[in-house]
Amino acid sequence: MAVKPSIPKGTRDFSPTQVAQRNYIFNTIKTSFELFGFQPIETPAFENSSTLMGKYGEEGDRLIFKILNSGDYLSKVSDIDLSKKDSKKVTSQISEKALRYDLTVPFARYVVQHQNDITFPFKRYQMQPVWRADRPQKGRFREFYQCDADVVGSTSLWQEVSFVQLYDDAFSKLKFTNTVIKLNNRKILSGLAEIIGAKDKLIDFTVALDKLDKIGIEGVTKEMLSKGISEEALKKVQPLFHFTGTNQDKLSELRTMLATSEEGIKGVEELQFVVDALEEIGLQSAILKIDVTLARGLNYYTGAIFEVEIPGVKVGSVGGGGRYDDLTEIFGLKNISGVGISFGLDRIYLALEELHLFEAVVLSKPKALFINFGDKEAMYAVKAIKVLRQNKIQSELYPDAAKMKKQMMYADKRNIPFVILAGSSEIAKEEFTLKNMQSGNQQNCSQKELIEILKNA
RNA sequence: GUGGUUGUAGCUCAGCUGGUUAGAGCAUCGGUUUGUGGUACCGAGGGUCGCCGGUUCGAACCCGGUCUUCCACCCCA
Repeated sequence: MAVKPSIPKGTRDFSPTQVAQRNYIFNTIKTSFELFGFQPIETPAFENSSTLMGKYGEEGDRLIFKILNSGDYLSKVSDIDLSKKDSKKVTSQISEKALRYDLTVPFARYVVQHQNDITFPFKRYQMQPVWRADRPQKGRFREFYQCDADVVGSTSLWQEVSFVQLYDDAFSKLKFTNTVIKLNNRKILSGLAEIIGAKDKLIDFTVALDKLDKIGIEGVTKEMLSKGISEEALKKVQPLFHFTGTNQDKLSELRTMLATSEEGIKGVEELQFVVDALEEIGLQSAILKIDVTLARGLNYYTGAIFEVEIPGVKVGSVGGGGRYDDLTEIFGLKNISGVGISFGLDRIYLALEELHLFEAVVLSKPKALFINFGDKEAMYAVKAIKVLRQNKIQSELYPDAAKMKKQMMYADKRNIPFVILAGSSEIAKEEFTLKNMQSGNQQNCSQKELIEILKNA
């Protein structure tokens, strides 16, 4: 009995139309990347486990797909670990490779490994699939594409400015009209944690704060209290819960709030620089919005934090990024600051679909189908097809001398605009019968006329 | 990882409180029409009702497990 065909949870097949639509997004982002001076690289689908493990926190480690060693992999495992069912220990003994979880860590590895061949600042972009052993839900898959652009080897805040422009450029090209680019700075979050005396609880603090628009003030307060942040401390950051006004209003309020925190003030200044610059330069269609609740999950951000949302579409963020000062340090290269952004191709797809923003994507398909009346007639057709193709007209012969009805139906189903009939009577007169499938009209014409008509159709 | 939800023909779904050979539309294939498609008519093929086990005289339907779907949490693009 045939096995019912299926694909693993959280993965997808893509139809010709979907691939065309995805390529449209892909190419648009790529165009923006290159316009801003980024160059492509590619890295392997899987890395050594040691490269990936421990870079995304405990939660991340759990979500990394591990690849089983080949051969008799169990023979090397110690009996004690096996009998204890110590998954963590056993895993490290039976798996030495893992599928990449994102593109940033492999990129950091790449930079360190190829540091002698790289000219800094190094601007690269990368568009490849990543894998996470997550439970799928809306806008979340186990295999999905990330489109990353990063600069390493430059601490200039002009990079941050440029990335916001890049986001604006790409999302504008994709015809989104109200993209919100959220901006924050890790130093501000650190500063806030500092002034409430919870510096050691920075992660808990930011994770809870990040949920403000989702669970509300009450929920955030509750979560912070449960994490051991005092009520008194929370009072100091109350203004955060009612943060409104312009970006400049927010900046001045933050400046007051963080007056006693050196790091916090540094963060405000960085943010101020970026906001001021962008206000002067102007954006095409996106809206820049300071959002102090923006934390992002990744712990390695040290400066700017970005996140992009499409209002009215509930697919989560369609992009994110930030500055990481010490990412390559894990691989032994110090003092290389990096900053980068990522586009979530799959979520952008969902957003475009939901907002009906897909341009009429042109699917590659033949312009004309030759009816097959038998080998003798087919030869006449194939010779004509050769000339048509030389004239860059996509055309093909129906492979079998099947019934007319079937051949016509095939052309109709595939939306092929023209059908060409060339049987014995046409061959005798050295002409073709051209049928327009939309109007149903037919006309006889020479090969030359055929080329002209099809070229202009 | 936690909680809920879903699973019947290739696809979308019916299937009454468990009762003989499980249905429809679309799709496929054939015919009405052996040089003419999109609308018609006739016919055919296709399902051990996600999988395993249990309850029952009897299970697509009830119970348990497992996988899958979708959703929420955790976390994240």
